[in-house]
Amino acid sequence: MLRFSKRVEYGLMALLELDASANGGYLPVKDIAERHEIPQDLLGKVMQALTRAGYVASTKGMHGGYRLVQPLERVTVGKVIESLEGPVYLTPCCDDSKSCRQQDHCNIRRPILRVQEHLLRYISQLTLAEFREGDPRPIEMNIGEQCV
Amino acid sequence: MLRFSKRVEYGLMALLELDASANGGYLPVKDIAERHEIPQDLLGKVMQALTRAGYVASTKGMHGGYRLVQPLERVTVGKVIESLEGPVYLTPCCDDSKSCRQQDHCNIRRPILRVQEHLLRYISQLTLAEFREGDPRPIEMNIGEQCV
DNA sequence: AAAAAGGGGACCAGATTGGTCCTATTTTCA
DNA sequence: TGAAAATAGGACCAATCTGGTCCCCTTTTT
Repeated sequence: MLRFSKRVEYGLMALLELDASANGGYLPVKDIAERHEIPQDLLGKVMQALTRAGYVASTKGMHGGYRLVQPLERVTVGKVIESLEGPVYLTPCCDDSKSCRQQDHCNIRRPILRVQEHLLRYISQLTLAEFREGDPRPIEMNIGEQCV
Repeated sequence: MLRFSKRVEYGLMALLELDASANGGYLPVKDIAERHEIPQDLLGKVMQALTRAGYVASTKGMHGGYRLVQPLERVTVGKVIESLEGPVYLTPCCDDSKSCRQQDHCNIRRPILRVQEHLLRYISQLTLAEFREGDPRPIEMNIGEQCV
């Protein structure tokens, strides 16, 4: 599976919404959830994680909510994924701490590691600024003639 | 989650193994499974799918098994994933047939589609030949100065 | 006839995921 | 001062996905 989880989707949506509606004030989860039809409680959890990750800040009480703490230029897709679903790796054995049955006689570990490095580099360079509506940039890297 | 499923892992391992041990003959699932400590029945299913996808061919009976039908140069990681776990998309709404609650007022659909296109292009250009042991190629695309 | 192999359906157990519920705490405001 | 609105976060649940097993069938070789 190469899918985004709902948590990640919701997180990205919320960050973009905060950016778009940012008037210096705080936007409550309720508003974001309603605008984008996201289950409110779930979005709450997501925002908590983004707070812990340092991308947004919150205040409680009336007129409370969340606000962006970093410009989207400094928020990468990779970091968002990481804060919402943990470290990214294509196979468990790519995570140093874990291993698999195949262990040594594995003929795909190294190439998969290399693919993963590519992937990681890509999503860690891709900022949410490039997700803004109307952003002209095509969100892709240069691809040589051959995929080497 | 951006993970490979076990099915995909096993499929890649088997294809590489067939390539490495190819002496024109057929290699039975049992052998591949034992060499790489893969559950035999599960690998059986995987091989069946790869057969239907046209990458390997099989014969039954004694001395039967599987053999590569296409050189690894013509087998891409993208296609292997597709044959083993269906179409690749980052979010359900990227699959035309499906939709999501957010539908219209979704602020991430387009950028995610663009990211997905990039990803698809990458894995559909990446061939298993580049997975061969000792392959010198670094398995990555050229990356410009900025991630555009 | 027996053995070895693939084809494939049925099924199951554990993990993951998406989502809800509830309570506590903080802040604002009437 | 008390109600309302908001975040913080633990507990939990239901549905789905995944990895894996089991069983039976057909084909091929010996």
